[in-house]
Amino acid sequence: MEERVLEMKAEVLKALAQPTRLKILEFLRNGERCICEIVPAINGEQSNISRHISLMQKSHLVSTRKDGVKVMVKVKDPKIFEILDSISIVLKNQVSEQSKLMRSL
Amino acid sequence: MEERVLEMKAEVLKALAQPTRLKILEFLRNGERCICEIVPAINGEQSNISRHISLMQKSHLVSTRKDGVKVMVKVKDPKIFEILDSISIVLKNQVSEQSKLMRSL
DNA sequence: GGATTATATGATTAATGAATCATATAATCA
DNA sequence: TGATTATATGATTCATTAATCATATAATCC
Repeated sequence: MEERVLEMKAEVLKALAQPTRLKILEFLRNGERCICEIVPAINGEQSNISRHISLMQKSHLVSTRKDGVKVMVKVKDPKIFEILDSISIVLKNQVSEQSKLMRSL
Repeated sequence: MEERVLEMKAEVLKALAQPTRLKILEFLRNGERCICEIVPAINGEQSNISRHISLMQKSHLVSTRKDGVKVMVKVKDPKIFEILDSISIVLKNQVSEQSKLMRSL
């Protein structure tokens, strides 16, 4: 695979690979939300959340639009949630592997 | 979602989110390979590849076994490849969005 | 046992990332 | 216009990461 494509893939993955950002994305599963809703919902610092959202925007994970004073955020591609769900499955598989090992003691 | 689960998800994603590691994983699509094959295949520094593989092992993405002097590496869960493919699709969607914008100029 | 091959690891450097505080900007409303 | 609300951003600090060189370990073969 092309070096540039790998870098782009890594960039998308990196944008996903952070707990606060995952928390924001999970909150956005129910659709578009205002930053002013996100901040209290995930119990974060306003400036920190703002930076995480602008990072995800640069990585094309989310898009924003102004609505008066507010900034509305939404996940651009629902496939992102499929990826998050796949990660959950991988984690579950890892844990069940662990359990299997434990049972064989 | 639980804070700890989010951290675990982020950890898996972080282990994926690096070009050299993606290159290694792509090379492992065809099955188990020896590190001595990986190094020339992806044209990397031996010590660097070694570190990346041990990182992916700690994140449970790959497993290794000794075969004489060699260390054989394989991807533990094929679902990993599904995730990489989903990322490709997300990237393609991003690009086609871009093209759509360009055409409307 | 000594040479060879394969891998791992300590130490270092340079880059990047996340969080925080203080402050700036920008839109709305009274 | 001045106050309020929502968001963004500069500066700073601390932690993490990737890469590299040199060297160590470990298995195999002669």
